Amino acid sequence: MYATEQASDDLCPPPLTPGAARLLEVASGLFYEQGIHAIGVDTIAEESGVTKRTLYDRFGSKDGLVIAYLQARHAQWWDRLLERLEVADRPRALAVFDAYAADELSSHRGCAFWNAAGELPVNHPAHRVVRAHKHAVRRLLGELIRADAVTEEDRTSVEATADHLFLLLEGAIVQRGLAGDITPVLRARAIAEGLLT
Amino acid sequence: MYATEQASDDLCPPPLTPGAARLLEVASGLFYEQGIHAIGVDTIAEESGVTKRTLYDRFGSKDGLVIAYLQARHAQWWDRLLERLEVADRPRALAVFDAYAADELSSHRGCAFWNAAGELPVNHPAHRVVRAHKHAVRRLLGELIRADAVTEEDRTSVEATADHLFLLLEGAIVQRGLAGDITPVLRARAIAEGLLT
DNA sequence: GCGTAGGTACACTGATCTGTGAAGTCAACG
DNA sequence: CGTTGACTTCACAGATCAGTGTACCTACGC
Repeated sequence: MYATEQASDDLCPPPLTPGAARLLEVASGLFYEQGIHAIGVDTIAEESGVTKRTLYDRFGSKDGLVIAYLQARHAQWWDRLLERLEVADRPRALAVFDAYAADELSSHRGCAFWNAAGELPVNHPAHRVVRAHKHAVRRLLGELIRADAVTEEDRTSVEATADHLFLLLEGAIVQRGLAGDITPVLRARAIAEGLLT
Repeated sequence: MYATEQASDDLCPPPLTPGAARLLEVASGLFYEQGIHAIGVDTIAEESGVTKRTLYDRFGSKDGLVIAYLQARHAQWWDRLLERLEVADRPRALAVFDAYAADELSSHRGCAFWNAAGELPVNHPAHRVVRAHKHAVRRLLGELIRADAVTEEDRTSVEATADHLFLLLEGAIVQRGLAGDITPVLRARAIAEGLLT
């Protein structure tokens, strides 16, 4: 089947203690909402009802927490996407667009992965997670298109179609962040639907 | 003609004194390369060979400098784009893709506007500049497609085509940042070419 | 000659940043 | 009973953050 198993360690979060779980949840909200550099470790610890010492004992550094934040974001998103695909009509590639359209949480501040990549230096380990996440989405798109292809012609153009849909999807995601609503995603979905039928 | 005149004050930089010009140039490089929050005003002033006092006398605040940075980026980019369009083959919408492909400077750290929007709070004035910039590009695409349309059918689907190309373009721009090279832009251009002929 | 604009020099504020050290609490487990 | 793991308390380090106050310099236009 398609990529249910994780592509690499870059996307696998470690198991968490209760305090660590709270830290991660709070940090995820604050990082996404305000930006990573804009939030200090003191704030995260305080809002979590946990001491800064615990933060450093669990995650080693702020960077460690950032990595965990992105990994968790991917895992959560990926799980919901796979659930959706289980019950999706063909062509299932459209369900990926639907998933982004249904993700109300991310509509007002855009894509957590793009935001992180944009504000962190290129050699920051978080970049690996972002790359792995985007690669997983692109790969899934290709696999879905291939599996749901009906005509022989469809089967020969799988990769080109996947590239096209992926560009549309990514364009829609960033525009959604600026527009503040999901209309770009719906527009991209409509175009994608036209391409697949 | 198309939008040679600026859409609004959001994109118009003020005239600059020599010191201010140096500050802006240095700040632009550092903001883009490292991120806005990651760079302090002390660093900017020092690298510019200018005192911090001058920075605050000219730009009022760090936020003021950030605004000027994005406005300057837009102005510079827009000028080069218009130059390119003067000598471009039809359909000229493809020249917009070419402009992004030729912009080597932005290939390793993505789009300055997306990066800024991603790390700044939603109510930050810089968001207005980003929105105005993206809106200008989308509008230009529409005007070029309309002006270069050949068949009657083309003319009826101008806005839909412009939306499609804009999504492809934006998708390509963000992917270029992560990939570190311009192949996503070339791919988007090829797809766009197919759509326009 | 006088004002003004652009700039220098530099000390200084008060807040905030990431990260550490040392000692102590508490519950679960063997 | 003893150990281990999760967590607390709290002080503290050393740097960096944006931004200000004061005084002085210089070149140019009127």
